[in-house]
Amino acid sequence: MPMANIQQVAKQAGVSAATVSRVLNGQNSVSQKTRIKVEEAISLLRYEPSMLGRNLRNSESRIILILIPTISNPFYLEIIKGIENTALDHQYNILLCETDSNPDKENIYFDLVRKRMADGIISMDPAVNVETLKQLAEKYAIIQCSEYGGGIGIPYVTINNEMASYQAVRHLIHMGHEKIALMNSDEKFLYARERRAGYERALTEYGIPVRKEYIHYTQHLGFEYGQQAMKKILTLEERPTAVFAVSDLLAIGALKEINASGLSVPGDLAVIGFDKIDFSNMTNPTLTTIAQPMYKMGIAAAQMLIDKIQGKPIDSIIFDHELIIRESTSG
Amino acid sequence: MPMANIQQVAKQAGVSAATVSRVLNGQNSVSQKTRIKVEEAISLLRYEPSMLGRNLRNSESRIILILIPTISNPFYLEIIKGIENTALDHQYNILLCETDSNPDKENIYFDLVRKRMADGIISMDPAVNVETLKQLAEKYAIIQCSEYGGGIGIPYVTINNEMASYQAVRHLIHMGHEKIALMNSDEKFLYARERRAGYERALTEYGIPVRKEYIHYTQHLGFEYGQQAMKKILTLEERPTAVFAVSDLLAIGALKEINASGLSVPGDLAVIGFDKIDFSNMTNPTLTTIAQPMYKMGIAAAQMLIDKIQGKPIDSIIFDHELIIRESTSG
DNA sequence: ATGAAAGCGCTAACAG
DNA sequence: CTGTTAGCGCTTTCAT
Repeated sequence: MPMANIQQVAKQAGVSAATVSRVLNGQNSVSQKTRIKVEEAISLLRYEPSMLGRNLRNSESRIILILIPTISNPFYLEIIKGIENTALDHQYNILLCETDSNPDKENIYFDLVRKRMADGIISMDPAVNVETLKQLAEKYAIIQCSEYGGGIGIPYVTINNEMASYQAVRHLIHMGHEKIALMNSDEKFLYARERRAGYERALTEYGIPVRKEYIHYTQHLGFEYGQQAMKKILTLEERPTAVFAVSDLLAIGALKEINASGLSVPGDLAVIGFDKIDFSNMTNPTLTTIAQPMYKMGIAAAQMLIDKIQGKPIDSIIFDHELIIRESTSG
Repeated sequence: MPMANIQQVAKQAGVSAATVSRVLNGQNSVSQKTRIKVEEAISLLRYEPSMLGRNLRNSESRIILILIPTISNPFYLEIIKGIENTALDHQYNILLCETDSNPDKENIYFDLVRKRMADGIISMDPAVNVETLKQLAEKYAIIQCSEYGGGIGIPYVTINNEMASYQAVRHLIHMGHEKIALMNSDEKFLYARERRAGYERALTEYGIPVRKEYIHYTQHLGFEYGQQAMKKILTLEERPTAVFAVSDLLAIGALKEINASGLSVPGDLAVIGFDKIDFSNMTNPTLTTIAQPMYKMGIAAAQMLIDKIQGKPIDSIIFDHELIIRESTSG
C-alpha cells in the first residue's frame, strides 16, 4: 500500500479530508478525539502529505533560488549557509544555481521563477543582466546580495565597498608603503568602481599620486588570474611594494607568484585580499584581508526575501566590514 | 493581467486546453495552423506554464536532492557541478542540502523526498544513517556518491580507496621514506578503513613495520584538524619524515603547522593529500595528492539517479584515480 | 467541530 | 487532429 493520500487517511479515520488537512496544519478547531483518530490513521498508513498537491493549491513552491556566478569561489559559501539556515527556519528550501555568468544559463534559472518553481530569487551574480532582473522584479520577489546594480530599485544587502577599500589602502600607507598596486575586477561591476574609488581616495588623501600602471584589471576573481596579474606587476620598472587585490583568491594567486619569483611576503611586497575566505588563513604567510559578515549577510538576504514574498515592506541593508591584519602585511 | 493559465490561452487561441498542452509539450499531433494560433496566444498573454500544476499532474518534482556533510569542503564542488550540469540536461534541478552530519537535519531533507518534493537523492555524506538510507531506498531512488556504506544494496560511484592509498604510500617509500605517518578519518567510515588498509599494505610489502604511534585519527577533514594532528605528530620521539593525509584540507593544515614549527616541506617532511581540490595547487609548496575524477563522478551519479528514477536498471561504478606528484614530496 | 464541494493548473485517456 | 472529461492531492470557503 504505497503512497497513501489524504482521502485514504480520511476514510481510515472516519472523517473528511478537510479534517485531516486541519490536523496536518495544526488548526485548533479540531476536537481532541478526532485529532487522535486522524493521527492514528496517519501513522497506520504511513501517510506523508504531498508537497505537490499542497504547493499547487497554495500557489507556492516554498523554494528560494540562489544565483551565483560560480560555486568555486568560497566567498559565497558562508552566505549560502546563512541563507539556507534562515530559509529552513521558515520552511523554505534553496535551489543553488550557478550561472557561470552566462546569460543563457541565467535565463534557464529565471524561468524557474516564471514557472512558479521558485518563489523568489537572491542574486549574487555581479554579471547578472540588470534589465532582465529589473523586469522580473516587477512580478517576483528579488533581492540582490553582496552585489547590486545600483539605483535599479531592487532591495539589496551589501557592504560599503569604497570605505573598505579605502581602509585597506590606508593600512598599507601606514605601514610605510607608497608604491601600492591595485588588482581590480572589470569596472563594469559597481563594486569594482567603488573599490577603485576607495583606493584613490586613500592615496590622494596622503598626497600619493595615482599611477595608471599600478592599476591592473583581471577578467575573473580566480587564483590563476591573480598569478597572471602579479606576473605583469612584477615586470614593472618601479616595482610596487604592496598589492591590494579585490578578492582573496586573487591575492593568493599573487602570493604564489611572488614566492615563485623568489621574492618574499611581506618583506619585498605586502599583500591584502578581500573577503576573508577560510583559505586566507591557511596560506603561508596568512593573508591580511577585509572581512565581510558573510553569514549575517546571508541571513539578512533570506529574511528580506521571505518578507518580500509575504508582501511585507523591506529595506536594503549595508553591513559593517572589518580589516583583518595578518602576516602578509605585517610579517 | 498577471499569470495567465492554460485555460485562458486556450480560450484566446480558440482551442481546448488539451491542445495547448500538446503544443507546450511538442507533440506533433497538432496541425501547423493551430500550433501557430496557440503560440500567438501564448506570447500575447505572456503565458508561462506552471510547474506546480504540471508536477502534481505528473507526480514528480523534477528535483534531485544532494546530501553533503558540509559545503565548506571544496572536494564536493566539482562533483556538484557534474551533477548539476547533467541534471540540467535532463530538465532536473538540484536541491543542495548540507547535513552537518547531523541526523536531525538529515531527516528534514529525507522528508523532502517522502513528501514528493524531490524525486531522488544523491548522498555524499559518509556519516549518513545507513539504516534510514536503506529503508528509504526501498521506495525512492537513491545513489551514493564517493562514499558508500558497503553491501547495503544501494548503487554507488566511488574510487578504489585502498589502491589509491597504497600508491600514495608507495610513492613516499620510493622517495626514500620509511617513517611515514598516516592522518586518517574515524574508521567508522568505510573509506577510512580502506585507506588504512592500503597504507599498511604498502608498508608491509616493503618490509616496513606498521607503527601505531604513526597513525592519527581526526574528527573531521578540515584544516584545523590537520594542524592539530600535525602538532601531535611533531612531538613524536622518532619524528616521521613523511605524512599521508586522507584529505587535502588535512594536508594543508599539516603543511601550515610544519612551516609554523620552523621545519620545511619536503625537506624535513614530505606531505601527501587526497582529492586534488583547487587549493592543493595554490599552497607553497604545492601539494602532492590523489586526484579523483570528481566532475565525472558527479555526471555518473546524476545519470544513474535519473535512470533509476525512470525505472531503468543501473550498475555501480568505480572510477580511476591518479597520483599527482607535486612539490610537497619532490622538492 | 466537521463535512461537502470547488478548484489550484496541468495532462492523458478516450472519443470522435 | 482536436475536444471532453476526469483527476493528480491538497486547502478553503461555506454550510451545518
